[in-house]
Amino acid sequence: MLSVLIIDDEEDIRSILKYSLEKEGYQVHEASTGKEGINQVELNKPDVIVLDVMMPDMDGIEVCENIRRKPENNDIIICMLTARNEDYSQIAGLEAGADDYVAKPVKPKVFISKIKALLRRKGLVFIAPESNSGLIVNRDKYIVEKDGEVIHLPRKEFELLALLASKPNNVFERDVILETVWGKDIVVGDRTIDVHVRKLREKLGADYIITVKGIGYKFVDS
Amino acid sequence: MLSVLIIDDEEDIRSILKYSLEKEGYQVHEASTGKEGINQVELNKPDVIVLDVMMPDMDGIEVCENIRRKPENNDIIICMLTARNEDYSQIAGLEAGADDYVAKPVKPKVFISKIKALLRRKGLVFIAPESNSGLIVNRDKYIVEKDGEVIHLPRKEFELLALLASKPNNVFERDVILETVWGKDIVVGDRTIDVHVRKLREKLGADYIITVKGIGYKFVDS
DNA sequence: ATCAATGTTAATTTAATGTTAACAAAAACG
DNA sequence: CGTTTTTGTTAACATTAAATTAACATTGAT
Repeated sequence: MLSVLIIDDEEDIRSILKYSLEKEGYQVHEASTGKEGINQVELNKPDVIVLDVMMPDMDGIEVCENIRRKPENNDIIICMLTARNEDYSQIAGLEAGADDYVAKPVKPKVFISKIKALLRRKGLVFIAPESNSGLIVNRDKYIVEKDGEVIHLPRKEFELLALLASKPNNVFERDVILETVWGKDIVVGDRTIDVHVRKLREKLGADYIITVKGIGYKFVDS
Repeated sequence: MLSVLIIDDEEDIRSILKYSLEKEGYQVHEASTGKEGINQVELNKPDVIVLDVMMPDMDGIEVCENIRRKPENNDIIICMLTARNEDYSQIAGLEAGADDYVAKPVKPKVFISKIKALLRRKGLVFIAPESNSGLIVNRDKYIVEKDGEVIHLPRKEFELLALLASKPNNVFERDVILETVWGKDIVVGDRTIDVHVRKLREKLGADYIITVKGIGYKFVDS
């Protein structure tokens, strides 16, 4: 499960964001001060940090720099919360090592889609845990986690799964799969997709990928 | 059956819209204040929300943002009712997460077709014959829902149904059906269409598809 | 009542996908 | 570098689902 750390002095904002994130299946931790946030990162490295720029004890930018100082924290996604129209702090925040920023007041919908976009950019696709049992697709490592168990997948299998899982329950036509996973003008035999699907089923279990005969395949989530 | 929640302080408008929607086979709920509306969404998530921008207790935009704050409400279709020539609120409404807006005074016909268009855009075709419960034809997932029950249809049956349902009450001639579903120069026997119609009737119920002898078939809608 | 159009059924054919193993191509390794 | 291991693709065949047909029954308009 992907974890998010919210560092913000305002409890209301923490609550709203926490609620939104948890609904999406993320594990959320909170910190009300910069210092506490840094400690939390130390104790338990999160995948994503949401960080308020303006806080009483420590500037969010400082916190960001502090976290990034350690190379092992380079892969944490840091999203800054800034006041509207604060161009300076926005730029400063990004230079300090933030991946993106969201202007306050935060619209949860916007916020969530930003987080998801960042995860996508980092190559993480997250599938909600209430589904079949929760899969995490990690593009960087080309690894899939199923109930904490790590499954290593070769590239094509991984790409195929990532595509299908990107829109659960959505049927992907064979052409679309070919074009996305194999490429526009690469021609492969008829049975290639099937073989890869078979291998995925072998590794993940048969119930995840469903055949829709005459159309294509879909990843089920319910 | 698709459900619609109308949030508007004016009872007259609620009644008109409710009447129009129910005639089309939608299940309609009402709320006279923004607060009540939000509660209703909480209790019973609708498929579509019709939301007045101008209300005494809470701005429609606020209500919209509030609803959209929860990610699980992302897929609700929200249609705003705005005063004529209110460009600002129109834009604000869309930014707040509305899918479309209708200017007051509302003409039921325009209104209904807008709702239908929105559903189509979502990849949903909704049909509600008088004596039956509604059907949802979902192209993305390649399934049909009847009372929440999911019905899987093979390709030809699905395409046939989707064609007929795309224009309810419209009679499709057998040639047209053949050309659209089967293809221009594919020749099949006389009974092929009938057999597929029969299978659809078997799965959906007999009353959806009506034979127009000598011409073709139509899908009935009220 | 007649007859062309449509309904029904089950058998049959066709098309799509599943499976396997062998081979080719690429990476990883020493 | 050559060797080993992993990954990707193919081809042949098996299996299954879906589509079609053919034979016969029923319907409804004139």
